[in-house]
Amino acid sequence: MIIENNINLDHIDLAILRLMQDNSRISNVHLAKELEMAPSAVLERVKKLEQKEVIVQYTTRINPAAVGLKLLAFISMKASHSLGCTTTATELAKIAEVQEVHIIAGEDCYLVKVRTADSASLMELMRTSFSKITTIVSIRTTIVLETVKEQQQLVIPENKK
Amino acid sequence: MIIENNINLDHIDLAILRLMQDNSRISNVHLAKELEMAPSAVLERVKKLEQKEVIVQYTTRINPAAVGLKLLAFISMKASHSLGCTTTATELAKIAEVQEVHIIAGEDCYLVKVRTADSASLMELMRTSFSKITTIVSIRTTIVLETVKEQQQLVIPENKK
DNA sequence: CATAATAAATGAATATAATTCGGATTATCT
DNA sequence: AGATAATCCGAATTATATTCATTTATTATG
Repeated sequence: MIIENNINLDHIDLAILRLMQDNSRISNVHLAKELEMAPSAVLERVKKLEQKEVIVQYTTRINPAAVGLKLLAFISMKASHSLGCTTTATELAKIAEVQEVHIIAGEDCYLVKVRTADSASLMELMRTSFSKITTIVSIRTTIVLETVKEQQQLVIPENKK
Repeated sequence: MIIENNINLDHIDLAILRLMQDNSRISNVHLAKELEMAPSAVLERVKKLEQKEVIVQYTTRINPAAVGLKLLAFISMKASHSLGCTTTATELAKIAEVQEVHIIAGEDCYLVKVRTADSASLMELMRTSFSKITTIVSIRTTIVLETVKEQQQLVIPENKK
């Protein structure tokens, strides 16, 4: 079951999410101090947020250049039987170098974010992986020259209640 | 100093990064078991990866819908004095709802990823924030209808050595 | 090639933190 | 109001992080 809104999340849950979004390795006792609560109570809330899949993953952001990933590209694609059939998107999603696959409004069908070592490896990826997806009709590749900002931090709103 | 490549990272560092990328809350002892090393040695390596800024951040991925963020958009922008002056990008980067700002090759200048509650709040953001950036000449907004995949997991390569 | 210098790993001791759970408290529903 | 469920607390236990002196391995250099 997918959570559709923040109706179940009170201001304490949102505070936990804000703190953990900024630092997922924050200790439970530190969390508890920030929230002025007992560690056990905070832990229980965190577990519930995990169960409810409000928390999707604890992850480490790594400097891509540090592991040799110097190329970032956005690829717009058109696919045959574009709507209704989600197989194209599903196939794209299977590719590890593909970080994002979005179905978009407008003339193109998909917007895909890809990260590789360099342009040669992007070409390689296109030859080996994209070309196998036969429903792809056309693609337009946009190379990123420089990334000024890149983060997934959500602006977590205050709860009404 | 910015790390440019993985020349300093051996296969153990890369293994640490792979494990921590998948789960940043993995315990140090568990890491050590996986790597068949002493916890103290692993800890030292992790601290170094942090110092070297190979590890940028430990973060929690949150289901955006769970906190009421139901709209994702990509905005292509043209700016005056496009190259050379980075102020437009810097101003865009300051906006919390802006998750990504990329300088791209091609006719447009910037590609911006924005996440808001809904289309009304995107409009609001445009009126209040984007409109203040006077160097923006034109924008083209692409609304995401559905996100099939969204993750920043890097494909961490093997080291040559 | 030897050896000094540097870096990394180990293991044990200590300090912190996570986790559990019975009982108290608070919120919710009718 | 009274019952039910949810949340919270605090102490005990278990597990983990952290430190550091020593050993081992790697690297640089005469």
